[in-house]
Amino acid sequence: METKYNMVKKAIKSKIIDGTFTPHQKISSESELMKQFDVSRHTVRLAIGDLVTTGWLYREQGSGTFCADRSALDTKQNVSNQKNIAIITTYISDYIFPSIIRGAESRLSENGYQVSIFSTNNDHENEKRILEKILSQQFDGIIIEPTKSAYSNPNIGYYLNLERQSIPYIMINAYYDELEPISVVMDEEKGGFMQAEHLIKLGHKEIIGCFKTDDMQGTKRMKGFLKAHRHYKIPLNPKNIITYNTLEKWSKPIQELEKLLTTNNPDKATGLVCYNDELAIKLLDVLRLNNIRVPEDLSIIGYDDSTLSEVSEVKLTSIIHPKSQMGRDAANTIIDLISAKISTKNKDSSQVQSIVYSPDIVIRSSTKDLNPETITS
Amino acid sequence: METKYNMVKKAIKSKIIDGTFTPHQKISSESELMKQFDVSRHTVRLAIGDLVTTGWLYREQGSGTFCADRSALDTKQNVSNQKNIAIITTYISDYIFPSIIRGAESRLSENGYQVSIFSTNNDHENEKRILEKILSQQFDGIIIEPTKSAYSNPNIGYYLNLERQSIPYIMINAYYDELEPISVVMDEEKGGFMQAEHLIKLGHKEIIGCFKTDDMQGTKRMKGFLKAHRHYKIPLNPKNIITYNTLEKWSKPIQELEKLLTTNNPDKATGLVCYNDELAIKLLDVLRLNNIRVPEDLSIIGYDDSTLSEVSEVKLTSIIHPKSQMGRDAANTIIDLISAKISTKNKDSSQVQSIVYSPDIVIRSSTKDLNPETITS
DNA sequence: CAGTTCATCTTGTACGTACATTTATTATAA
DNA sequence: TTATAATAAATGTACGTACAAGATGAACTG
Repeated sequence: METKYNMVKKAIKSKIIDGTFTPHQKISSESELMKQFDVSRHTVRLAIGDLVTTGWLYREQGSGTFCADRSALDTKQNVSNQKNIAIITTYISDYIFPSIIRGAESRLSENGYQVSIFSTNNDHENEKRILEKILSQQFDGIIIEPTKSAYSNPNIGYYLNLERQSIPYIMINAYYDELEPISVVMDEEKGGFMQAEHLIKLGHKEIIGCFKTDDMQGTKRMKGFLKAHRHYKIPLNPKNIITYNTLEKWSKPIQELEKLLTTNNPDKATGLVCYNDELAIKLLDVLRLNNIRVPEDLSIIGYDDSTLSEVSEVKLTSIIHPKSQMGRDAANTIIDLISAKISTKNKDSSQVQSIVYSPDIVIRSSTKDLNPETITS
Repeated sequence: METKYNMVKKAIKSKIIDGTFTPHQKISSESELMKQFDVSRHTVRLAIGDLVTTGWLYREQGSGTFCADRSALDTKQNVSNQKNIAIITTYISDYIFPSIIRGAESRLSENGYQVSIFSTNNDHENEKRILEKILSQQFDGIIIEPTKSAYSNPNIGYYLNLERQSIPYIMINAYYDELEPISVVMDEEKGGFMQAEHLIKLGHKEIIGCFKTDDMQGTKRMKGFLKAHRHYKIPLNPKNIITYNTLEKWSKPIQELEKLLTTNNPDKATGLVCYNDELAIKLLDVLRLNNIRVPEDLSIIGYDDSTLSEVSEVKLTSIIHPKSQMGRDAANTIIDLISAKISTKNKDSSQVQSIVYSPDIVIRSSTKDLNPETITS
């Protein structure tokens, strides 16, 4: 124990124990210590290195070496030194969710996080079960895609508990309005507006809108749909709005659309705005069976710009959804939140902000220009 | 992470994890490591020092540096009573993989397991990185979808180390032949046979086969394709076989098919067997652009019975893939293996066996009967 | 006054040297 | 053959240098 670096070590350690150095206080720099103890920098670094690995000090490049807060260390949890993130999603396999998950997973694993995935199957009971499980373990952060975001959430208590335990979480695709969480979402209302606007500008007057209304996306897209009609002063026939929920997604929209299109009324619709591409593709089938040509007889516009929009014989005009970019941004945001939490001196984590994507439209061949003066390509 | 001492650290750690260094075995001396990595002793000591403090190595002055025995350390860790399963897949978001993952996730979470997901993006380097991560933690079992299963695997050492540490693992969709692991797979050869057989029985004589050959599925499906031709004594034109790998999947098959179909040869193909639905849908596009009608001019058959097979205007005849059932069965199998391991008295875990699904065909409207005597529906 | 640049201080990485201490092997002597 | 001593080899301590990279505050600029 009579080595030089051990003497330095013991000297610093005593000053911590007797309270000369208080937690988060900066200790002398390496060059100062060199002079104080008349040793080389190598020896100082050896001593400090040992004290860092045993949890007495921590170093910050550029700033200095600081006394650690050993009371916080007593939580003793993070033995494994393993960084964990949970992703809670409604569905794992359906539609665009895999792309979102993939984007998040790639970015998180790049940053050394391990990703655990849970799916609620859009059921609040499952969501509750998952949140209980997550709260009983130690996760560093959580990315949540809300379940039935249009309805009020019965599991608010669990989310508040996350905040109490200061576990960072963010919401993607939608959010529970009551919580006002940090979120990564699209401007869905504008997206819905753009869907309708596109058809209106092409000269369509009678437009059917078909929206899922048990999540936030659907209700906001519908809101945008209505707004566009008001904005362009197009009267909107209430009959032209079809709403459905998750359970009805393979039945009600199809039936309602067939009803609308087979009755012989004078002002038959020429446009169809769909909640998403999945629905649009399904309705394309219905139209084909009813000998309605797209886009000659009916223009149809989807949402999400999913892979589905390019597999059919009629390529869908659609609203672009960031998908994997959204996943990556969600990952970045949660990583920022976690590091903001760790750097305790900077309590101001309000730097981390929500992201809202402005939608964009991709025009393919499913929408037809009705304006006589315009030259269609 | 690209610092020299980190590279040395990772290299040594890899050799511990993949079993090159066994517990209490002496590793290379510092001077040897200096030569091996062409770095200074200081750097070597930095790397080794880190590995010592994190418990991977221990040093004995005068004798050398030795691999630590982590098994003693592992036992005390499992206090958390948390059951963990890792799923390693090639892709998270593409095609049928989400369905498989979902099936496995639902069954595993029902049984109280937490699921961590890793994706290799079909790259052996990533697979290595993931296996290292998994081996340095404690997982109760692993479900693996092999990366480039048609090629020999450079990470065999890691899999053998899994066995040495008696961590149960199974493979789905394909398997590394060298390992002869417990697996949950389709009878891909029979599937390929049935694809060709279906067209042959419909009277097709000239059939193009298009197969991906960097995974086991593709090579076996092609084998079945050839077998069917031999069995039904249909001569097979070598020109009619198109092979490609993952990187070429959006280019080569399209070009080769166009070449085959645009040249005016007397025995033009009337049938097209596709590696999977994803390819079939893509090729449907190519055919449409070349004014080739399906199934009137060309019958086409896919594989996997994915959602894609029903979205296009021509509904695809396809081979049924169990997808989420495969995921569920994989989950059940790994659960069985874990409980068989726990019940130590019954060392005979040979009760748990591989599952092979016999393929089935679903006939839709993309294949046409050429037999004059048969009445087509 | 706000924003930017730059010098300076801090820790991080990497190279070199020298000698000390401990252990294992080999050679030597009883 | 056995005990001892010399030797070699391994890690441990300690010195030095140089430059990289991050953080900070002062000087500068628009």
